[in-house]
Amino acid sequence: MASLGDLERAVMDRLWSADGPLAATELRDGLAGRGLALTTVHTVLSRLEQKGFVVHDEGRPRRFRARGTREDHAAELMHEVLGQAGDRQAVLARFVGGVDPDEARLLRALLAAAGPGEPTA
Amino acid sequence: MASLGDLERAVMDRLWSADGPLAATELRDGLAGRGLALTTVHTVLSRLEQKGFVVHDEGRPRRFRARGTREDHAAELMHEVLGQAGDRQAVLARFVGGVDPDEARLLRALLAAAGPGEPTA
DNA sequence: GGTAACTTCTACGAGGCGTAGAAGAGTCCG
DNA sequence: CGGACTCTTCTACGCCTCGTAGAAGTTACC
Repeated sequence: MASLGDLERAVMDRLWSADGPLAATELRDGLAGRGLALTTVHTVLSRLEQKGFVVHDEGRPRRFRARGTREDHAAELMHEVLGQAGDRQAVLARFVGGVDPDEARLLRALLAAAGPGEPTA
Repeated sequence: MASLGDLERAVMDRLWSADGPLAATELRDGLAGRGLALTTVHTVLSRLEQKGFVVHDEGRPRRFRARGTREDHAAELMHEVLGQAGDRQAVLARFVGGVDPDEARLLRALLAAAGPGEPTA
């Protein structure tokens, strides 16, 4: 999966947090502090579109939105890491060994809800 | 965390799979098909050492080994992704939603062994 | 219709990574 | 011990990605 640079990530964070599509000018203003030129924002948005992270409408001005949620993206990355890693079971073992207790509880609940494997059989 | 390029990853794969430390020449031979110069292997190993993935002994010839296991690395990456992702619970939910049944079973077993949260209370 | 905003095109510099030559250091056999 | 061979270190270069933005073209609005 394509990875994101710092500015690309910052833009995605804005888009992921936004209620609806955003215009380039809104993104630039949200990224204030960086004093970015509007064209810079556009370049980054183009690249994010090429990478499949962003789509835009046909209105004027263009409005941009993320194609997936931040959480989908993170979960997808986790699956990608897991998939590339030889011994998936060993990775999962180490992974769950490192989650904090609250998250372990959550995971148990999620897995129970998702469908118990062999309850008694 | 520092990320790995293609050749860097190939070298790490060799080191992770190896039974013991490997000399640069052994790595080059294992990476045959690429026809790499020995110096290329050395350069990559130096970079991997800078990134903390590899250490070498003081013998002649130098012998290199990975500092952690492949599984540790993968699990660490997964935690890193999870940590950067706003709503951790939502990410975990999507993550477990995508694991295959066998792995779901494994996860349940791992979590049960790790310590049930509130068994009856 | 002119001006202001927006979009697209093109470009450049920094840094990471694959690649390897040149030169220096160590080893080993005769 | 000395020459030949191997290994290590230093240095460098080209490509690609990403941050950055100017210039030129297009659209909108009064």
